[in-house]
Amino acid sequence: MRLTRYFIPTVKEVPSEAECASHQLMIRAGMIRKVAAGVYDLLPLGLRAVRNVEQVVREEMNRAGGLETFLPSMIPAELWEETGRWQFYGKELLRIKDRHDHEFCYGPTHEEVMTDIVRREVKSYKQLPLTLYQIQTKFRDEIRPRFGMMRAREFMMKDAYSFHTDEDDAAKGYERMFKAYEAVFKRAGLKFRAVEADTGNIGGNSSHEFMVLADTGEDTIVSCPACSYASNVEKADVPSPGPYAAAAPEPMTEVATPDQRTIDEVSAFLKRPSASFIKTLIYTVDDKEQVCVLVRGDHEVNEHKLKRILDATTLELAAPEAVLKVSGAQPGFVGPQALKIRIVADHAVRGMANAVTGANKDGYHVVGVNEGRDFKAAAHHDLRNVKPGDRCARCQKADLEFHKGIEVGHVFRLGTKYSKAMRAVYLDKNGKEQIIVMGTYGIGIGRVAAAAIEQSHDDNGIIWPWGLAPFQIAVLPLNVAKPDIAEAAAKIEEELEAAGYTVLHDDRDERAGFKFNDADLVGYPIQVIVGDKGLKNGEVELKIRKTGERLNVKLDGLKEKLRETAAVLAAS
RNA sequence: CGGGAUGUAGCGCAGCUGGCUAGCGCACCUGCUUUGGGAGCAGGGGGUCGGUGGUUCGAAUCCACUCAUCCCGACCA
Repeated sequence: MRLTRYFIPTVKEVPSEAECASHQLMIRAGMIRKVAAGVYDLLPLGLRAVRNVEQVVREEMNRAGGLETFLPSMIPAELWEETGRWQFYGKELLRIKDRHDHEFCYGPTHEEVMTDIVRREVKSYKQLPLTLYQIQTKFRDEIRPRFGMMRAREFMMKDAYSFHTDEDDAAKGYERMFKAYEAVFKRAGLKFRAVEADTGNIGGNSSHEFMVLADTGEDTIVSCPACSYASNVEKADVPSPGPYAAAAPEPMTEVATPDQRTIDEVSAFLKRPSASFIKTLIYTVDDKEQVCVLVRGDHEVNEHKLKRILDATTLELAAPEAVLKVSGAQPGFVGPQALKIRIVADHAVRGMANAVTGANKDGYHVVGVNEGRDFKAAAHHDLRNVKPGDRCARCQKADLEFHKGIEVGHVFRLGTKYSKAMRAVYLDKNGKEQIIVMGTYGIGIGRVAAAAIEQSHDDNGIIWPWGLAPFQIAVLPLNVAKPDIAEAAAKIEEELEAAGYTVLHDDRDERAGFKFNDADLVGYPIQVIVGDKGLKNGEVELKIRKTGERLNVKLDGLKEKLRETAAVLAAS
């Protein structure tokens, strides 16, 4: 491909809106342009990279027995009403009305649609298992889209759905998909880690996320250096607490703490460590009931765990008016004593003696609070986030390590959540009706491309992994005004394309430095530099983008050398 | 949703205490020179100053509303 007939609008200056490396570089390298918040044009170069990701994914899905489909992006409300998600998915679901006032949503995921196909067409155990997938544009109306393709509202996703006769078979399907995912991310050249994850909006029994390790990642993951345990913090178990220290209970005493609301403020004001506080939070559950949640002052509530334990559909911190109503005080001065609502507490609260908490009276806290005497929790659970210094809950042998990660894939064992709601059933060998057991598996296509850049770039630009590079080789004639250089470059382009490489021939009438910088920015893994000096000796220069290594190669040995180099790059 | 900020040429920005023809760098076009790490000189094109309304002799500049974008927060008890 000749660059003068192609379209790679590179830019020198960094657009002010882009913060992270992949976002900046995708704009600068002429891959994407923004149209609206979280909505992007994919320019030719960007599309080539995305297509490469797709292709890797497609091949591995097919290898795992998946069958490709293509479902509508507009989904009628009725399907989502069947599973209840029309109501519960919230504002992330973009809802649209057609001219007849019929309600639709722009699909953020397709469990309902895929299950609808299967319930209509699959009747017998003989038709199972079945794995269907698609690669398609999704829309999620994110609160705050950011980081370009990393968290866009409109994005490309591969979503696969598997349908099974029973849990055992579903487990096998899950395993097969898990392996396929490992193969995909390996081929994409990513450093990644599979971690246990919360099932969130999708639901189901268990799930793993595939995380690309990168400091700019939005998720925090923990892993144990001593065993194989790895988890998203949203899900990570806190080790069960040790024996409780007994201490003689002191009388409960009110102390004035004017304008001191946060734990930090009160802790400094009273000169008591935050770990001696009971943090008292009032949550509104499913928009009706208020529940009091207690954790130690230096701990954070994990709302994913809380939601699961309360079996809640929605969960939010109660509004100040609601807090006032149940406690008689403003947020910041609430304590569990004498509250009439349900109290759930973290395990760590059980061991606390003579704690500090709000007095349920504005401007006051109480000290000497003891569970049993002063309040009683309905139950104790693991309700908090793990934090640095916590031991691995699995093996108890080492402290957890914390990393940042970008979620590029997520696999779920769904059980019968959707098939039951939508009555997707089959007849077993005995002619008895059974509910289909499902799995669902997603990969963010654009996110994989962005993550690859995030993980592989330098000050000069992108360094594409061989398998994703929009073009594998750039041919750079240094002076196209000289016919012998231009002709040699054209010939090399032709021959390398014939040999099966994707080649971008920068035939623009530009200066050498300009072309070098552009090529480094775009990130072609290999540059073939055609210049005066080398050509006199029948040589061209190879530059490896990743290592910066340069070597002179005889023209007749070029293909052989490229074969070797490509093999090394493809393997790394 | 709460807080903060910003909208001036394709991109990055200046101008903004009301006052001349709205400017600078990059990019773009023409010509000459140049040609191994984002060239030099000369000439040139490109703007409803986000939108609407107001104040004024006069508005990019002041006021109101509105739209868009970005940042931070949404764990405060």
